[in-house]
Amino acid sequence: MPRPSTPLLSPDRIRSTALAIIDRDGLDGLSMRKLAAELGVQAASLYGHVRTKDQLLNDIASSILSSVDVSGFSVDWREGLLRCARSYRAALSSHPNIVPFLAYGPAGRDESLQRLDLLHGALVEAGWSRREATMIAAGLMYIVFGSALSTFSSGFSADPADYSGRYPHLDRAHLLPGVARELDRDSFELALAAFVRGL
Amino acid sequence: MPRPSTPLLSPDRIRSTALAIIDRDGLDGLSMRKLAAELGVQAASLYGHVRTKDQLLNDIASSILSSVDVSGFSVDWREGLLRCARSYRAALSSHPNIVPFLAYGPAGRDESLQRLDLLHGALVEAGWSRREATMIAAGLMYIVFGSALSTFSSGFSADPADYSGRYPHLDRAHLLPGVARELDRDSFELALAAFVRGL
DNA sequence: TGGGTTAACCTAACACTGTTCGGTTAATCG
DNA sequence: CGATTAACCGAACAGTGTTAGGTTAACCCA
Repeated sequence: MPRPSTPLLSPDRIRSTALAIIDRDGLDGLSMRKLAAELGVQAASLYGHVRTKDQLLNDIASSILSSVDVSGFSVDWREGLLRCARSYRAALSSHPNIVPFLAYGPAGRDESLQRLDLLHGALVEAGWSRREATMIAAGLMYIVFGSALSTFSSGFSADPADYSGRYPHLDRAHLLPGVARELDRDSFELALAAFVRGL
Repeated sequence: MPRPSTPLLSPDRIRSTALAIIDRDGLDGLSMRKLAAELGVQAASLYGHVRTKDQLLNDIASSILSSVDVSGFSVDWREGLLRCARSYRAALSSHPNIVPFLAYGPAGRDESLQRLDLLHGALVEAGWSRREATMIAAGLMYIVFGSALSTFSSGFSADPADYSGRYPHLDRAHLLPGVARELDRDSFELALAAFVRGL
């Protein structure tokens, strides 16, 4: 195929299709050839619109995280922390399969740093020292990312039959997919509340 | 080379060499061929001792996490949580490059579940409901894994020069490698203390 | 001591992966 | 109308995890 009359590709279309594949098939389920096929194109064509796969993933991550809400600090720093953490987690858990990618760091994403800077400034404004502000922001991120990892409760719902008897205290009922999701959210809320209260 | 007089390979030797490569070259720096070369062997030979690369990584992760200390619950549940979290973090941060692998879940590692079961039982023993116990254990893991991800403070020490001016509140001094490590540990301690206190 | 079995390694290959190079054609601009 | 550029393609490269089939040494039993 030569140059088509209307372009088949655009950075946006590539990003959204890639994200759809990640959501459907997992992070490892995304390959440039599969992405290209889904767009009706050959793999090489993608590189006219995207510098590299890693860059593509970074862009996707950035766009997901752009919905994080840091407006709550105008009310109160506690409210700011809560609102920021909740919207952060909401963003991540709406696309859980991309979280492992974020785990690779170093998160040099500009928007992330900008948000972080804002958060940090608000905490200093509220009377915390610079060092304390950094640590509080870090602690908040620990809880957000930790809960998004789903290594925990949603992690082991694979085959509940395996667990019976071998782990006397763990309740098998906790592992049903529906319950696990709710439990994950409640665990996050508990950790968040305990953290903010304990400051 | 035919069958050697004394075997060149053993699961232990494979695991420890693989871990050394991961520590040195990162998670992506480990390939079966490179691992084999480092062991003086061809890649295919590894598969006589290891079922699959994924399994190998799981085994390595298990052995790293086997040093987690869950003995503190005989004293007091708070002490148990603190000791468990600290030893968990110590284990992870001694081999930070394997943490991204753990982010893939689902952590069906037997020892992890056994530890979790013990932790859960101790919390129930202390008077928490089963559901609360699960959530508290999850919250603890959030902080441990979140801090191990190092997406945060140690994450962006790449090029401090880039940050000057663009992020008015973030202190460049926080990004020096030595400071970042200490800051990471202190942030973890702060988050942990706040969490346990807030329960 | 000899023969069969098994264990430990090998070479070669398969189906992938991300990415690049050089070509081909259509749209677009002067 | 002609030159340039943008958008795609085919083919290839080096690398990945993994498997099949072959070769030889060590081991066990008669």
